[in-house]
Amino acid sequence: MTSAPPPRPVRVLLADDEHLIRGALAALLALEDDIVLVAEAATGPEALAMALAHRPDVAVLDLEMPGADGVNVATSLRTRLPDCRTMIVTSHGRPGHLKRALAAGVRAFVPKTVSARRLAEIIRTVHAGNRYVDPELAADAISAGDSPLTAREAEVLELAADGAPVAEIAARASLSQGTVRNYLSSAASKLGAENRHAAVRLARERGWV
Amino acid sequence: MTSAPPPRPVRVLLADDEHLIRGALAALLALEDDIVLVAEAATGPEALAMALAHRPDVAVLDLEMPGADGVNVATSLRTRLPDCRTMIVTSHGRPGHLKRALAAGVRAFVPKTVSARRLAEIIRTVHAGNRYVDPELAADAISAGDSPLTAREAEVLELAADGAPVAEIAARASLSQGTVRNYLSSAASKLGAENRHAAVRLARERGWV
DNA sequence: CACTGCTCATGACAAACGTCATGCGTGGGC
DNA sequence: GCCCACGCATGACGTTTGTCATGAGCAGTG
Repeated sequence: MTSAPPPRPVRVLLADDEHLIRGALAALLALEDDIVLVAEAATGPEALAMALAHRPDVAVLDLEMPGADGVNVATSLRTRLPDCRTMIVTSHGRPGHLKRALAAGVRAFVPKTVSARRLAEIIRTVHAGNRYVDPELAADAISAGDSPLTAREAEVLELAADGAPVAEIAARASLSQGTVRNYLSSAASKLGAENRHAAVRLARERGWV
Repeated sequence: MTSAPPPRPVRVLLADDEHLIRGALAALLALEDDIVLVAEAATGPEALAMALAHRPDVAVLDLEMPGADGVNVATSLRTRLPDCRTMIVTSHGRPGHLKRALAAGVRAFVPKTVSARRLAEIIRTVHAGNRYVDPELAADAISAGDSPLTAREAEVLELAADGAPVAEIAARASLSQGTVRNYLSSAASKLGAENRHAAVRLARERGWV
């Protein structure tokens, strides 16, 4: 760190929908002389477009953004810009999100509770080709385990998320009402929930929907 | 603004549970030479304690914090430290929260989508004794209107939030099951929801619970 | 090939839920 | 003092649910 400065700085894209935070982060990262911010974005699609235009080394993506969330952007970048390393920062560290992110080829998953200095270090780590996962989130993810839900159970549960009656869920999923009730029932019992609404809540907490 | 600099800088307390954002904001505010950060906090109770210890002119409080949310802290400060002006910053601008905040004597309500420069201006505005409310949030709050729910309807709805069955809600509220169902029914019809679960969702969106 | 697990469906039954009518008490407004 | 809005309750009704048994088609695995 105190030895010879790197010949070429890390080119970074920063995507976050909150100007206040994005601006503040940009200012802090600008203090690091081996990191240069080449683009900023406030939405998922914008992040993708900016990345394609500016070809950063590392894309720092907020998890929750309008348009497309960080993991979706990372997935697109993986094919459209394979040399670009992606990392996710987030306020809400749900275990399931971590899994989803890693599956999408994300190299780092960081909660917003870290310091800016630490974030800069992680950017360097990622740029060097390594991975980083917040230890606490990793522990949560391991203890939460995999989703016990089958694909259809998860799908039906998601459609039930806004409190819609079974008839509507059935129509939207093109299933019979009886089938929908069966899936909801098995999903709820797998999650140890009293009813589908509590099941939705639990699945959400664990990032399984 | 471009005239003589103020003789004494604004003493500011900054409370946010995300280190990354708090640190970044602190750095940005430090650039403003008429603003000095006298304390930082990561939780509601900590914010209160720090405020009492350092007596800032303005307390900048995040709405969502562990322990006690920004509005609760503001309420406490109003009585414990009346000279301290409070302002709320938040990611999620629900109309109801704005109402609640203003009722608690908060002088400004700002979404995190503003720029740091703007935030600094608002801090000065608040310090000067004026108020500031984000125009867009204000419009939302006005169009959303007041909660049509009675106290008990809101209370029962809140207990129903986690998907608990009527029997459990009745037990927790010390009401009969029939009464609970009546309240839930009237609340749902007032909100135009199909059932209590959708009603909970709607009420949450509008900040009425 | 047999076996297992997922998908999708049907029918039936009990429990939970939404709705309505009705009633009583209490406190504020005119 | 009367009336109305609200809080609280009960009982009854039909509908929506959760649950279970059962079965058929279809993938993947040993």
